[in-house]
Amino acid sequence: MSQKPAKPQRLKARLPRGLADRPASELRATDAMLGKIRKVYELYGFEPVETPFIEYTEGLGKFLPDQDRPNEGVFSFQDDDEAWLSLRYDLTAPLARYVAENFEALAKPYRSYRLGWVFRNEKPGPGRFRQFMQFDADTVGSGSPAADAEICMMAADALEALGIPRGQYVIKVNNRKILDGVMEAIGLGGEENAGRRLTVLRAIDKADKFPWEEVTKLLGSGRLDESGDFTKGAGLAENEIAAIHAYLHASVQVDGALFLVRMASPQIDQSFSAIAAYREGIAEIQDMFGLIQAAGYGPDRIKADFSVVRGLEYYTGPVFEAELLFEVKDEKGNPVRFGSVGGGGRYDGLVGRFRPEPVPATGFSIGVSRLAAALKVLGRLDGLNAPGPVVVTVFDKDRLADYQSMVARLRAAGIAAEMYLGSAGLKAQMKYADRRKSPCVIIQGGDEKAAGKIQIKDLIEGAKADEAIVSHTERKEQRPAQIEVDESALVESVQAILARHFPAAG
RNA sequence: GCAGCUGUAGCUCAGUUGGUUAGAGCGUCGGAUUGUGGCUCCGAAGGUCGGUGGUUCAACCCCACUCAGCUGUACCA
Repeated sequence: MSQKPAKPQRLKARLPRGLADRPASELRATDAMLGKIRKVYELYGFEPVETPFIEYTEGLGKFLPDQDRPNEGVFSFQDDDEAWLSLRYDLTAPLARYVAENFEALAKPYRSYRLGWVFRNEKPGPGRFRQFMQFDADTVGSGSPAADAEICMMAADALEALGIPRGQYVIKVNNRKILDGVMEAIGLGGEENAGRRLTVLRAIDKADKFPWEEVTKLLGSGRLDESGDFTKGAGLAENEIAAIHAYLHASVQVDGALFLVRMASPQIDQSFSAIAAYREGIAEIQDMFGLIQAAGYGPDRIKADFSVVRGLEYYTGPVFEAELLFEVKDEKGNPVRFGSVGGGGRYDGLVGRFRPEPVPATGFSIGVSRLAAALKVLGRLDGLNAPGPVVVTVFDKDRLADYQSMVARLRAAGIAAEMYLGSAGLKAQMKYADRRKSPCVIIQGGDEKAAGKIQIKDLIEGAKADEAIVSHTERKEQRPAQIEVDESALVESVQAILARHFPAAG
């Protein structure tokens, strides 16, 4: 009996949850995507800026109230002077810090875009990571509804530039002041109602996710979900719930520059209109849509949606959300809605935290990773099938110099090429080239060398030819898609093959 | 956080009322083919059955605890 040798205790290679490695195909696809978005932002006159991953926690505003500790949702650590530092959880707070710190030097309104990783220490899920990429554009220093309108139009243009057809996405617009007014109208104004107000707003946010009966439960006594978990409700009275219902089912009439909002019941309309914040919010959204419609962006691209609730802590006026409308099936056949792929709004208080004067600002953020997943499903993700390098196989190990010089000739002609650097035989080298998605391989054994020839095998053509071949011997005899040319014709022969398979390139 | 479900090979999954040596497909590696990827055939490697404890003559299977994953829900600045 041979004894099994004790297994060495080996480190387990594993990635912390909520994080993802990104293979070549994904990097290429993301690059292509980002280029398209960047082009749109540049067209609108926005300039790039970059800030670091790390900020002072206090600058992010992420200290827990009454505690000397950062919010758990941010990755934080202490500097050697004990000051708390955090990985940024979005790109807006760092931008606010940047603008405040460089206020005098920047031309205002300051229009900039930026792209980068952000980090959230939260429970990950499908399409939700602890590190993900955002692509933002913001206008700082303008309180004009034109700035808000422009941001929305730019978001719509960006989605279309990525190949999402009109009608398959929509930019939804609401206004915090309208929401605040409605809260006040049902008696939830004031500091003492902050908790219940939050509960009600969250229930409103669920309006596009749950049917109205479920929202009613959340507004009333509470809701028991299918797993048996109970969510406490806001405890609103029936007439208050009716007011929310009327609000969510308000009609919006659009006629040229005219934008009219009417609640389902005249009494409720009247009670809302008695609130100053409500009137202000309605006026702002009317101004915005006047501009949006004048620019030719109809409700098929940008529309009002009163159920949008975002960033309760810092948005002060208009809020936006980009939603994809198409539904797809995942590998298991379950329907998947991508839903929100971006959002934004006006955050007039954020820069002002660092400055004596108030600084209005508005912006929009695209969730790059989630959008990339959606584009993949749509088949609009480029760069997934980029060809690999031409592989020059090593036949005689003592003639590496010959092979290397072929590689150099190909590279000099701008053709991606490499010499096989492993130690395996020709068969394995062919497999390697196959896996690398090489368009073709170069083979030169002793016979060819003596005759001043090389073999070029077109792997793409070969794969096609193989469909008709049944036996190995047949393949071996035919050597499909393989040509023999003079050594001197290496570059032009490879170029011909590439031109055949990738007519656009080169 | 709360609730439900699931943890068996790199991946997807079988595994009988608790009973010898835990299987398959795919993938990987090798061979058939010392000079040619894909098709075919043959072979091999690969497992602390998530972990710990318990019940039992005997546990992948039953029980308790624990960890991880998935789903829903909550939170998401």
